[in-house]
Amino acid sequence: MFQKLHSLVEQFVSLTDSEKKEFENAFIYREVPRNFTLVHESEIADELYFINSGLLRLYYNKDGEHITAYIFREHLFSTCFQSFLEGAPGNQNLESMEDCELLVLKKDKLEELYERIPKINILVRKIAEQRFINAQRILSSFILESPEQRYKKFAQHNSDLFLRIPHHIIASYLGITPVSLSRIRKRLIESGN
Amino acid sequence: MFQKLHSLVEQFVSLTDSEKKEFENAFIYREVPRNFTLVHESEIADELYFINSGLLRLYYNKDGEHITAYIFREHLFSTCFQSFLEGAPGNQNLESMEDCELLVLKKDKLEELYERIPKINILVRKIAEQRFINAQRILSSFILESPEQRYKKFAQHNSDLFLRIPHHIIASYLGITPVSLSRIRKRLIESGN
DNA sequence: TTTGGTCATTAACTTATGTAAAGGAATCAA
DNA sequence: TTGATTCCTTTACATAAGTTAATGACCAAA
Repeated sequence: MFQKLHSLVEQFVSLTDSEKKEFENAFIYREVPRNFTLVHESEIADELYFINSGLLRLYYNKDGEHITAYIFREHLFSTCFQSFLEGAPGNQNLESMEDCELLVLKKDKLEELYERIPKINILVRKIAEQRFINAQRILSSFILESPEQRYKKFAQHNSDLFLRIPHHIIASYLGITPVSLSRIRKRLIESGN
Repeated sequence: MFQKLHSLVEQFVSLTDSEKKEFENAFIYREVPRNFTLVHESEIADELYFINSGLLRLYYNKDGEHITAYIFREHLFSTCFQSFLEGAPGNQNLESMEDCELLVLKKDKLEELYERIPKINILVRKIAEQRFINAQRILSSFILESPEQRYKKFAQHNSDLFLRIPHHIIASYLGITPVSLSRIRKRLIESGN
């Protein structure tokens, strides 16, 4: 149950057995079905999700259209970070794209953990730094690369997702329309990938 | 000298007088002229800069073209974060756009501070969280808005920069060419802003 | 003053993407 | 089987942005 969570934590800080126990106890196990909304943009995100299995996506609502900001895979922490960190409603929604097994950490429990195990500050600092670097990577791909280049890279690193989720979600994640994604795919196939 | 730095820190953690002293002593004062390269992409960024005065810009090098990733204003911490945090060369360069007064914190001094004043972990965690949220905001503007919309917002919040730095730098920050920036400006002026 | 460089603007042309609409494949339930 | 729904693809058209190149303004160095 907590195995993958612990191996993530171990990359950053080492906890004693009793600290591990306390850390575990701060989480709640929760299963959610496919297409379940975990956070709506009108709400304050007060939970952090560690994904044991399944896929989540973060999306913006633009005139009724759901535009994917990020796709969270297994063994990652996920939430609407802006809302969670600022304690105010943001403009992001969080939804499951598959049946999911989650480990849920309430924000007040996290605050307790900061008090009781100060090392958790280091853990969260390092996770925040990692997320920041990740956000910069994605941003730089929007700045430096064409939609076609972004598609190619995405396809290289996430070929499994083409089978797991609808293509129009991938299209919006790449910053293009489904029509354009279809054209890019056709173009690449005709030129022999 | 340290006034603005302390008021930034105070937003996140409170330090005792002796801690403040120790914190100050970790920094080195440095002046750099306009167009000075602080970090080159081939190097590891091992310094963190608090900007007392002046402007810095972070840019990518794309086939010899300098594409602006971010413009750092006075009273912000700045560096090539990816390189600084990962301890490896990245793909970002950091350069001054005006004469600058900087407070420089070497990475090993920061590591020392983590040891000697554990609260600094909280400080850096919160700064990293803030930077992360900021990166997400910029990313969402690339995802959700057209170049013209991005220009409008930028002009609203940064009208002073049009006088302080060349327009082609602003253009690259907005993800467009100088030609396109010029067209957008003309379009907006002709339609009565 | 002259020269050279940087920079913003403008024009002409090309092209990739967006929009709107339609068709077809796959899935699922009645 | 039928009908509804979702989703991917394709077509036709419009358009904003890229590319290239030319011009003129400004400024600093010789």
